[in-house]
Formats: sequence, structure tokens, C-alpha cells
Amino acid sequence: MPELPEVEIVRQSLDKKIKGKIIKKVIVKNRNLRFKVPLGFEDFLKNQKIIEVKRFSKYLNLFLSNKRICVIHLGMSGTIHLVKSKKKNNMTNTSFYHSPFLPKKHNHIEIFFDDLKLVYNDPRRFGFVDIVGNYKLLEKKFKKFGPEPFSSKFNSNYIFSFLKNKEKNIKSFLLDQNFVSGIGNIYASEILYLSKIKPSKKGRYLNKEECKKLENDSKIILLDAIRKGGSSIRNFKNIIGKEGNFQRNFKVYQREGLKCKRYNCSGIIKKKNISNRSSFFCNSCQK
DNA sequence: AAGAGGCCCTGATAGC
DNA sequence: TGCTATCAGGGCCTCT
Repeated sequence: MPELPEVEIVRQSLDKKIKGKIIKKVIVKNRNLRFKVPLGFEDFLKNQKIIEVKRFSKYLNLFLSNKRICVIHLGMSGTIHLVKSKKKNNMTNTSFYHSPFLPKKHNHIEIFFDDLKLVYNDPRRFGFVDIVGNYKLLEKKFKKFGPEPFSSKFNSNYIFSFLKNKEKNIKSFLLDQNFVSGIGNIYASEILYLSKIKPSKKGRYLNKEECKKLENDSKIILLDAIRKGGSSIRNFKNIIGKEGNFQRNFKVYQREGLKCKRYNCSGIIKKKNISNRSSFFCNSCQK
């Protein structure tokens, strides 16, 4: 579920529900995520208060009272669940309510608070967690990333100068976290549709006007997705209680063979593999 | 340097 | 109560 809007939704819920709470216990049931869960991960977290839950790109950043930051990336299939405790000050596993939403398998990490526990679930294990020593190091880590779409740095001049001379297609650039941070496979297609740009168009063929469209439309799509609670595809995607609604607003994603939704367009939505990821676009209005 | 492709992993679904 | 192939919201690595 994890592109920028979905991670932001998780961040908002987490910030609301665990900020100010103290971590009592951490259990790592499976250290083999995308990267090995670092040695001592549990000890870095234990007895720390959650100061704030932030986000950069698709990364969740839990700011701890010991100045360290717990970084979480959900990969392709990672989800976070909060389970309430029956009674306070009881940390044993059996003291927690059974949650019908909590998956039976792939609950790799459990973080216990007094009255609830946070569960990191990830069937494919493409996600990972890390501990960053301090805020300076976190800044350094994200410095090599491209700007977020909401940043003033992501403007048409930046886009135009980045793409000129580039042979690679624009769809791949939207997924390239060195160019722009936080956009994934769904929203890349949706943004290009709104901008009326063909996903296979080479970077160097985008004119100033199209770059301006990308600047604006990226913000429009992502903000709208956040406002609607993100996208929940494939049945259950309970983002801490809530389900997203943006999937109802998809104009092209998973709409192969259907009519273009633009009122004056008679095009058909096509699906094409670009750089090993599926891309959806209208064969008529995207140039 | 830029771009293409492989790979990490499990589960849902389509087709036989 | 089949099997097998394909595909899935990400991103790192290697090779050319």
C-alpha cells in the first residue's frame, strides 16, 4: 500500500495514537526483512518515549526521546497495526485483545506500549526498519533523495533541467527517487494522465509547459489522495482502522480496456510494461 | 554517467 | 482438497 499518500495516512494515525507513549518492550520475530533488522534494535527502542512521528518520502520516522530515529519503510506489502490492550501495565502477549484485522502470519515486529502494541506485518518482506543515530544523520540520509513533490524545489525549472538530454522515459523518472521522492507506480500513471503526457515519452522531449503541468499535477493528485485517505487496493488494507477511498478516483490505474474518463475523449485505457512496471494511459489524450 | 535488467519474497488470481 | 504461470503499491545492485 505504500506510496507517499498511504505512508502519510499511516503517519497521521501513528502520530495521533502513539505520540507521548513509552515503549515498554520490543519483540522481533523475524529479522530477515529487506535488510536485516539491526542488532540491538530492541534495546535502542526500549524505554524511549515517542516524541513525534514524521515522514519523508515513503519513510516513516519515529523520533525517540534518546534523540535516535526509528526509520520504517513498508516496501510493497508492509502494514502497521495497532492492537489495544485489555488492561494497562500488562505487557504479556496474551493480555492483548484479539484483533480481527491483525493477520495471522508475517507479524515480524511487535512494539509494546502500556495500553497497546504496534505490529509490523509484511508478507513479502520488501520493507525494512533501521535506527538512525541523530537528526543530522537522518538529514544526511535523505539529502541524496530528490525533492518531495510538495517542496518548492520541485518546480518546472528543476524538472525541465533534470530531464533535458535524458533518453529515459518520463514514467521511470517519476518512479526514480533521485528525481522526485514519494511517487510510486499508481500515482505515476495518474499524474501523467492528468498532465496528458504519454508515459513512454522521453525526458528530453518534455517542454516547459509539460514540466509545469507535472509540477502542479503531482501536487494535485497526491494531496487529493491524502485527503481521501490513500488508496486501498485488493480488498483489505486497513490503515489503522480506516480504509482509503482514492482507488475510486483512479482514472487509468487498473482500467485497461475501459473508456477514457475525459468527457471529450473517446480514447481507451491501455496497459504497457515500462521498465518492468505496468503503466496505464489513454491512447488518445496523452501525447 | 545513464539506462536496462535482475533480484529479493509471498500470496492472489487466472487459466488449464 | 489440482497445478502452474503471472502479476503485485519498491528499490537496490550489477552490467554495459
